[in-house]
Amino acid sequence: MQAGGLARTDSPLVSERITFGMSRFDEVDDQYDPDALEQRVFDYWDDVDAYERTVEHRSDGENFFFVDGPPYTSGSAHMGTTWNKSLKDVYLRFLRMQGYDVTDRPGYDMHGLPIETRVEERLGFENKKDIEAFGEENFIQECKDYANEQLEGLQSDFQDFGVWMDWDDPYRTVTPEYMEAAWWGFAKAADRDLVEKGHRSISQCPRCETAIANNEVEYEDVEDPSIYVKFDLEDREGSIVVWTTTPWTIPANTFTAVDEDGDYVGVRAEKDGDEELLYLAEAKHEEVLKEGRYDDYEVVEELTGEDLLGWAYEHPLAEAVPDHVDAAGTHEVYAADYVDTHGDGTGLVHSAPGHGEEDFERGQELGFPIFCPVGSDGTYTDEAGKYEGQFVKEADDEIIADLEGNGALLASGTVQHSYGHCWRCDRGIIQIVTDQWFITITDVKDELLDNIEDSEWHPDWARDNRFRDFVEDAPDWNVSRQRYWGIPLPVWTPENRDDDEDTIVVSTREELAERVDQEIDPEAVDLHKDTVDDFTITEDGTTYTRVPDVFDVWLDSSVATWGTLNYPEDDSQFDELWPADLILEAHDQTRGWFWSQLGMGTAALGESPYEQVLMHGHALMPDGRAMSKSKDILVDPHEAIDRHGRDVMRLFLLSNNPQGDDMRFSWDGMQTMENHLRTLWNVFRFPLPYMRLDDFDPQKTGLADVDEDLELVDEWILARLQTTKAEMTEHLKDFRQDKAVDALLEFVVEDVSRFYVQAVRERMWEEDDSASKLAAYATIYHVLEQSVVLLAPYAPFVSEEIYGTLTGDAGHPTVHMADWPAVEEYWADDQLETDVAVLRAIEEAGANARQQAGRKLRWPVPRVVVAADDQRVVDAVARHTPLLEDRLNAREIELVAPEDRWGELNYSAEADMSELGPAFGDRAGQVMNALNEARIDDPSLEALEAAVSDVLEDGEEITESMVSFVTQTPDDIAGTAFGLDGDDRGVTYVDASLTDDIESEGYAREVIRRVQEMRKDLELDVEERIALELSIDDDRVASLVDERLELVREEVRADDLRDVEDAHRKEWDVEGVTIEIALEALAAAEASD
RNA sequence: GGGCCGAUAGCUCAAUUAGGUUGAGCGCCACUCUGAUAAGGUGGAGGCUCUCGGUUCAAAUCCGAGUCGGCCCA
Repeated sequence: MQAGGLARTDSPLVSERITFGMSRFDEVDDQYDPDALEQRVFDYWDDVDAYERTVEHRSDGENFFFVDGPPYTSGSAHMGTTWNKSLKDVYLRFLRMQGYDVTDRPGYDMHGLPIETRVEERLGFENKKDIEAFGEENFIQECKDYANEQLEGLQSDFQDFGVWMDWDDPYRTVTPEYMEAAWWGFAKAADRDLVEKGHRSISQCPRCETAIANNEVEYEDVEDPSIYVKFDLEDREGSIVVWTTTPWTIPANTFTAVDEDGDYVGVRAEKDGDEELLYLAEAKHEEVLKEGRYDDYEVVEELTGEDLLGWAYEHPLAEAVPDHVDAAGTHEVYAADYVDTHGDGTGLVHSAPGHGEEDFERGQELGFPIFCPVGSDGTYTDEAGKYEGQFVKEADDEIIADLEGNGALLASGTVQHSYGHCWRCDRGIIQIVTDQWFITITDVKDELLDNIEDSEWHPDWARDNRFRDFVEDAPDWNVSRQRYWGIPLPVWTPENRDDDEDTIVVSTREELAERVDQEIDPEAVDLHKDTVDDFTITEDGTTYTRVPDVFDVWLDSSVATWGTLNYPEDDSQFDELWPADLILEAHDQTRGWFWSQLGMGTAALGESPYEQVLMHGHALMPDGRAMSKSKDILVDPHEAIDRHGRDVMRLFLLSNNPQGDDMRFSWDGMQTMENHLRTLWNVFRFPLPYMRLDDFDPQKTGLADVDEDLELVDEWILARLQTTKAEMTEHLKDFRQDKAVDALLEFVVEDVSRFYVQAVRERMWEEDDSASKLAAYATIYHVLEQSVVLLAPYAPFVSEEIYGTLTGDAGHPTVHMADWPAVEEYWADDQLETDVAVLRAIEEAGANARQQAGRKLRWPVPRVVVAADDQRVVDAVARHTPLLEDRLNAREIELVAPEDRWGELNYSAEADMSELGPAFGDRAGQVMNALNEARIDDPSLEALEAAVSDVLEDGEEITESMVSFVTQTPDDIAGTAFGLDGDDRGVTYVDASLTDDIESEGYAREVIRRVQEMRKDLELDVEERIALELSIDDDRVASLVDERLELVREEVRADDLRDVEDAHRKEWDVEGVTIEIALEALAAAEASD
C-alpha cells in the first residue's frame, strides 16, 4: 500500500508545496536546527491549513470519540500538562493516520474556588463581605475575565508544543451550553431520586465560607494544642480522661466514646499531695500520667470498655456555654468503632456530633441533637455563650484557661500533626455540620462498581486495585458550594421551606424560560448566579425561589463527555458517539475526573461515560522530587524547547512509559533524543545531492521497478522496515508509544544509519547511471519516507520537513494526512534479517578481536577466521565473503565449519546453570566454577570431566546439555565470540601478524589519511587536484610507502609529486616515524603562475 | 495511620509473566575511523539488583517484615 497519495499530482491542493519552498530534493540545512525548522513548519502549516485539511481528509472515516480532560485555567502549562497533551497528540495523530474521524475538541475548566481566590487576591479582598460590597455581578465578571485570560496562555502553550486539537472551538465550562449540560446531568440524577438536601458534617473553609469536598482538602504538618481533659463522673468517684487537638470543639461535646472490647484501668494518682481517680486506656495510662506530671500513681481497677458504658459525666464548660446539649442520655459513655485504645489519645474520645464526621454519624445513631455553635465563617454563634463572636482557633487559649480554672485540665502542650487545609487559600479547615445538597451515589454503589467493569484501563491494576477501592469507600457527593463563580444549582424550593421536598429541578434553558415568572430568551440567557438568582417560579399558587448555592467545580468537568458535544442543546452527535472511546489523564485523576465522570455518568445515565482509560504518571524533577510551582521546583517546558526544540521535548516525553509510572525529567535524555534526530537528519540529507544530480524521480523509479536489481542489503533494510512497522503498530495499540518509538529509533539509528548507509555509500558515488545505484536510491527513498511517516505523530515538525523535501508536490500537503504504513508482506523476510544479524555480529566480533590484537582497521590483516557453530553462519559468510573482507580489512576470510575444529585452539567450558542446578544441588555453584576455569586441548566431555574430577563425586558425570565449549586463542591471534539474542553462534579470529606487504599498505594508508585531513584543512573540493610533497624520516618506511605510491596518488588526487613551496605543510608522527607532508591545490598554483 | 506503585551500573530503564552465572541506551575514560563529520566504530571502568529474614539445589524474580520516593486516602 502506498503511504503517500502519489496519484494526487493533479490536485490543486497539493501543488502548494512548491509555493512554500518544499519542492522535491531542495537544499536542506547542513545542521539539524530545530528552532529554525520548527518556525518554518509552523508557517507552512498555517499557509496550507495543514490541520484543517488533515481533519477534512478523515471526515468520512469511522468515528473515534476522544474526550479531553479540561485543564484548570490557572497558571501556564507545566511539564505534567505538557506530557499529558503530548500523549494525547501522539494517539490522536496515530488514530487519524489509521483512518479514524477523531473528535479532538480541547476543553478548559474555568469555574471554581481557585479562580475566585485569585481574583480576590487581585482585588485585595479578604472575605465574602468584600465580595458582597463589590457586587456579585461585578465579581462574576472579574472571574470570567480572569479565566479567559488564563485560557489564552494555555491555548498558546499547547499550540506551541505542536499539539493538534480543535483550538478554534474549545469547550469552556462557562458557556451557557456547557452549563446547561451540567444542569441536564444533575436533573437526570434528580429524576432517579439521587439528589437530596442533607444535614452533614462537612469540611468548611472559614475564609472562603464554603463547604469543600474531602478531595479538596490538603494535609500539611502544623503545630496544634494537645490537651488532656478530665470529665468528672456523676454518681461515682473520679474522672474519665480524653485527649483532643481541637479545644474549640469542647463546647459542643455531647458524649464520650470507648472501644467496647478495649482494656481500661482506673488509676489512683497523686500530685502535690492531692489524690485523683482517673479512668483511661490501659495501654496509654503510663504515657498520659507522665504528661500530667503526677508524682506517683497506682492502678486500682482493671475494666473493659463495656464496663464503662453508660457512665455519666459533667460537661466541663457547662457554665461558660449555658446552651450546651442537655438531652436525655447525653454526656455519657458510649461505644464507637472509631476508638483505638492503642492509638493517639487516651482510649476515650471526646465526641461532638456538631463537628466531626464520625461523631456526627454516631450521634445520629444515638438520636442526639446536633449542636454546632459555629458559623460558616468559623466564629462562635450566640449558642457558644461566653465565646460568642470569637474565631474558633483563637478561642483555644481561653478555653484551655477555663478548663484549667475548672480543674478539668490534666495536661496541656502542643503537637506536630498533619491537619487539613483549604486547597486554594491554605486556611485550616474546620469540621462543622451544615445543610448541603448531595448526589447520593451511595444509593447506586453496586451500579458504580458494575460500571467500572465496562471500562478498560491501562494499566489494568489502576482500575482493579486503586480505583475500585476508591469507589467502594466513596461517600455521597456534596455538590453544593456557598460561593459565586460556578454553575448555579438548578434547584428551586418553595419560598417558605428549606428542605428538599417539592423541589423543582430545571434541566435546560428552554425549560427555564418556560417555567420562570420572568420573561427571558433561552438563546441569550446567561446561567450564572447573578442572573438566575432573580428568577422565580410560580406553580399551583406556590412561589419557588432558587437555592443560592453553586456546584462543586468537579461537577462541571464530570459532564465533559456530553458537554464536549454541546448536548443536550445539540443532539446531533450524542447517540452516535457517546460514551467516550478514550480518556487519558494522570493518576491523580483517579480521585478526580475518572471518579467524577463515573459518578455523574452513573447517576445521570446509569452508564460509565468512557470505555478506555490511559492513566499516566506525574512529571518529576531529575532527582525524583515532585515538581512544585509554588516552591519553584520545576523544569519549565519553555526552557526545554529553547534548549532542544519541540520535537526533541516531545520525543523525550513520549519515550517514557505512559502506564501509571512517574517520569523523571532528564536533560541527558533530551540530549540523547536530539542526537537521534540529528542522526535522522544526516541520513536524510546524505542521498539528496546524488539524487538531485541524477534527477532521480521516485515516481518513475519505485521499488517495483528496481526489484530485479536490489542487492541483499536493500532487501534486508526493507525487511527490517516491515518488522519495525509491525512492532510499532502493536505497541501503539497497546498504549505503549514508548516501546513503539524505541523500535523506530533503533531502526533509524542502528539499521539505517550505522549499517545501511555505510553499506550503500559507494553505490551512490558511482558517476555513471547504474542499476545498482537506482536500486539503492529507490530503497533509501522508500525507507526514509516511511520512517518519517512513522515518526510524524511523535516529532511532527522534523517529519513534516523531511517528508516535504522527499515527496515535493507528489505527496500529501502534510505528512499528517498520510496513512499509517502497513506491513508489506512482499518485503518481509525474517530469514534475511537473521542472516544479516549474523554477519553484523561477526563483523562486530572481528572489530573487537582486531582491537585486542592491537591492529588498527587501517592496517590490513592477513586473515580472519570465522569458526561457525551452525550451517546458517556458514551460509551467511560464504555468500558475503567480500563484504566481510572489506569491512574487516582482511586479505582473506577463512571459514571453519561447525563439524570441524581449528587446530590451534584450546578449549574451556561454559556451564548451564539450569542443567547443573537439578543435577548437583547445592554443589552446582562449585561445579560451575570448576567448569569455567578448566582448560583442555580437545573439546570433549571426557577431557572436561578429567579436568574437573576434583569436584565430581563417584558416579557423577558431565553431560552435553550442561556445558558449551569455549575456545581459548593462542598469542598471535585474537578471537571474540559472536552470537544472536544471547545464543553463541561462533567465533571470529583475527590473525594480526605482519608482512612487508601489509606494512606497505598500512603506512600508505596512514599517509593517505593525513593528506586527506590536510585537504580538508584547506577546504578543497572533493574533485580538486593537488601537488604533493612527502618526506619520510625512515628509509625502510619510505621504501614501504614507495611501493604503494600509486595508491596514494590516486586516493588523494595528487597529479604531481614534487616539492611545493608556499604550501600547507605539516609534520606528523606515525607509529614513531616522522613524516612531513606538504601540498597545494593545482588550480591555485596554475593561477599564480 | 491505611491503600496502590516504584527502588537493578553515575543517569534512564530492561530482565519479574514461567526462579537458572544481571543486560541495553546515555554519560565517563582510552583507543579508532573519516567523501553523513558539532557524526560513526571498538574497548574499559562502573552492580553485596534498597535492607533484613524466609522458601529453594538455586531468588533481581516467590513469600514476610522494614527503609526511602511518588500518588491517593484519613
